[in-house]
Amino acid sequence: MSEEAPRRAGRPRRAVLTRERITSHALELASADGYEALTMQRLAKSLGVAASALYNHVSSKHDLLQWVQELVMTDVDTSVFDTLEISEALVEWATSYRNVFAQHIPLVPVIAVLPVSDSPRTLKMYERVAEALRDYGLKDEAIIPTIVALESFIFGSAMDTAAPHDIFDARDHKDATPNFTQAVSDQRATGRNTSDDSFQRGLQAMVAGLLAAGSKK
Amino acid sequence: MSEEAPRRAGRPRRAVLTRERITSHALELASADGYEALTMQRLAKSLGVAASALYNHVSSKHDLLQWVQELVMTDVDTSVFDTLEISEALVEWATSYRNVFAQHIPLVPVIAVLPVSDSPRTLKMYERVAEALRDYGLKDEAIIPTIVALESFIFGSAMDTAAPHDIFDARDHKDATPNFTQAVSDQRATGRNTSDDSFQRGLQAMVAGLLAAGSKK
DNA sequence: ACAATAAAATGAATTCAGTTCATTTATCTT
DNA sequence: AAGATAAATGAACTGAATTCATTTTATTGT
Repeated sequence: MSEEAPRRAGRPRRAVLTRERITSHALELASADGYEALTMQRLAKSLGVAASALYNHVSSKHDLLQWVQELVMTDVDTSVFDTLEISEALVEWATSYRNVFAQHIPLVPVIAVLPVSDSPRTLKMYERVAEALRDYGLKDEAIIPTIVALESFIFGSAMDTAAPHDIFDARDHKDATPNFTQAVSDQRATGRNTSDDSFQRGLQAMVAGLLAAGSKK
Repeated sequence: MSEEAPRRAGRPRRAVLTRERITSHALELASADGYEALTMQRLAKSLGVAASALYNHVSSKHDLLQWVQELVMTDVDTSVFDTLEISEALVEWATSYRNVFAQHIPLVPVIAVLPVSDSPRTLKMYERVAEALRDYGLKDEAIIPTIVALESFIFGSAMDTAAPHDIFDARDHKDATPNFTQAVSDQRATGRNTSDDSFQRGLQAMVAGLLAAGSKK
């Protein structure tokens, strides 16, 4: 109905922007149209505001992406630690984590170097995982490296989902790469998605190894 | 001496640019001053040319980055497969790979989705790894997922090296995250670099698990 | 209640990167 | 020798992030 009234300059009666509104619109934009569509201009337009107004609330686009990542982190399932035994739980958690960020690949470089103090929800997740590892009996000094190793694999695997399906096509160089060419064809024959297959194999291997290696005595 | 002679418009007697020269200057620029310094303008200047001249040779900056990644790939050590047994060799190769790209983090998102047909050296590396895995006796359909899983971990770990050292400081939320806080302090006490420690633990675990799981009978 | 200060908008302008285009000169092909 | 192609220049375009002066309104301290 009343989408008109092109606001004139000056502070409005009621604030138009809040962190929550900005963040949720940003997420919607990125989810609907991709991260290339998430520009300050378009975000501003979706909020019915001039782009410069955003800077009264967020200090940079990078900051905005941190807000979005914090929101997205909500979707990662940590409830599995309440019900499953540790190795199952780690696998389920990691899978959920990877699948979430596979939908938000441009956030990966942001989150990978983000101090946890800037992201309460991430911190809470870490706490839950650390608790579970400790309860299991992992050596204290192995807890953080275990989490970081899994996270690195998760981030790398999330990025891998963006690879084209024919990424391994090497028709032109077939003769020079017989082993590789054969391996590609054998994997194809399983009918499994390469990214998913690789992630699950790697995850099983890593979880088993990390739990075994870091156990007390 | 003769850095003068501001070339006038028109094709020069001898071509100033080649793919090799462009690529090596780009790599030098990025290595010396960081990837934020690698702009088409600055690259052109370092080559003694106008920025637009670059586009007679490379179709986009993204393309240029692919050229650079191909060059950087040279530094990854695959010779270890000639001398070490498989699990040792995988660990050494992966470590070399990760250390190289830790110095070239902005290339990671590029290479992660780059079709191998566009990168002969990468392809050659894959062939060497595939051959080693096959010789070891890994099931044929497990070879590609094994490589992809390791690579995902390598890329994620390379990115992790960019994280600030105090990334886990959670002073403000200490009370809410006792397990995590304790774990951080225990890892610190080892004196080991968190990224390196995490990478080595994860790598050992994954290599052992992947080789065991994918073996024939 | 009032003056001062701070907050939250607008819109114009700035910067800077990547890229395109018209033009020029030289080389290569037929 | 002509015409096509290649490889430069320099100016201009596009799009994104960000800043700034200005305006209006709300909040705060006395």
